[in-house]
Amino acid sequence: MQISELARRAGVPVATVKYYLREGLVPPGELTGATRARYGEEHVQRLRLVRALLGPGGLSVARARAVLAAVDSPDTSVHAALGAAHRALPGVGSEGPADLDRARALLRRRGWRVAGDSPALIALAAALEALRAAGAAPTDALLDRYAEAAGRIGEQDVAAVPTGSVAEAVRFVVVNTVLLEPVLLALRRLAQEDASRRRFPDNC
Amino acid sequence: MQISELARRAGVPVATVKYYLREGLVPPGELTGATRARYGEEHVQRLRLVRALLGPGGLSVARARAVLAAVDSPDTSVHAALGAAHRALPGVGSEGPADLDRARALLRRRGWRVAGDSPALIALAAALEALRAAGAAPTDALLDRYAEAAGRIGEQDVAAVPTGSVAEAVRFVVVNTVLLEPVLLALRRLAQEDASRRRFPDNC
DNA sequence: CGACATTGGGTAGTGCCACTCTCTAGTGTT
DNA sequence: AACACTAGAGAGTGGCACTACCCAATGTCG
Repeated sequence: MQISELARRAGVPVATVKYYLREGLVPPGELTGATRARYGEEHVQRLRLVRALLGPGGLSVARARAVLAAVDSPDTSVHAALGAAHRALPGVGSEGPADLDRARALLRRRGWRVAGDSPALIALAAALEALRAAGAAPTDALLDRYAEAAGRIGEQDVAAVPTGSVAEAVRFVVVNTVLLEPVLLALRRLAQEDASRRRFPDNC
Repeated sequence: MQISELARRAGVPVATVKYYLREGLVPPGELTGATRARYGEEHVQRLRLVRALLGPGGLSVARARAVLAAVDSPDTSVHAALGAAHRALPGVGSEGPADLDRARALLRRRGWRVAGDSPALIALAAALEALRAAGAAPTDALLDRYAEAAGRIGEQDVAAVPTGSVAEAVRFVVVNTVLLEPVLLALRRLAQEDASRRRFPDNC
């Protein structure tokens, strides 16, 4: 298939496909001449994945490239792929102070062990610091309940990883890590809406 | 206090404070002359809140303005404020198709009742559709467990709303809705990291 | 064979966003 | 009187994700 069909199949403008090719988000097609290349079904899939990462996943082109690099690299371990996905996710760059102590204390209470420079740990510390600065520091009890719910989810995310091939597992981990985030946030909002409707039935 | 001290106290460049004033994210100070205005402690707080919403909260200036409008409006009900916050959050604009049927079925299974045009519902449907397009559609079982965990969190978010004044409750709801999202995402990633370390100890 | 559309590849332009700079006229301070 | 600072507003900046255009080469159809 040629680029115009590839673009049509994936629902992306041709110019944008070319852009993704240039940026290395999509592998080049098989050249059949100086001005022809052949693309396959896997390119359609890849293009859809790219669009999902950039749109709903909320990744920038640069971060998507890093995520896809982990998916592509054949010698990644599953744990390393998860780390790569976490590193590629937007997580409040190391700007400003962060409430690392509180974040570490929370982990200790739950018995979680993570890398000392885990990007997720830094993101948590930054988010806690932002809440503090905004004058809305959450209580430990609230954080613990959040952590308990998050623990259940993370546990199941990892349990659901397929055991077939490493490559398949890596793709699963990376895609689900990124694309289930909007699902989780949407579900939280829906739960809030339902609970709010019940607690504040009319005009409170 | 003058603008330079306000900027220093909040850790924001003077030019940026002026920009926020122009954009209506921060209320104007009390004019004491043609080229002087006085700012108070509440301006420092507001500025910190704005920075938290724009940075860790991940809101655009336009969305932050909408969120803050709900906080400022004195006649908002708590439920309406939550709706305003949800509407202001980035939730995958109504572009492309969405898996509304699956989203509605999920809500039905949990017994949640939400507005038919709830932005969170649309966000969920769009996220599910993105997963499907990326060839990584989650199982119903996984979604249900996500929803159960999210339900616990949403329940507690609403339960934690203070009952003092409506204005206080509105601010609490809006700030927590936005700023606890990065906390939840970070906790999920940390739980994944811990679980992954346990399941894939070495190089799997 | 020749007219015509299409392609790969590259460069440059677009629109948006969140600032950031600069300017003007005015004000408080020394 | 000299100077630093201010409010307010317009213009400029840099980054990003495209998007439009151009070229020579190629395939296709009559």
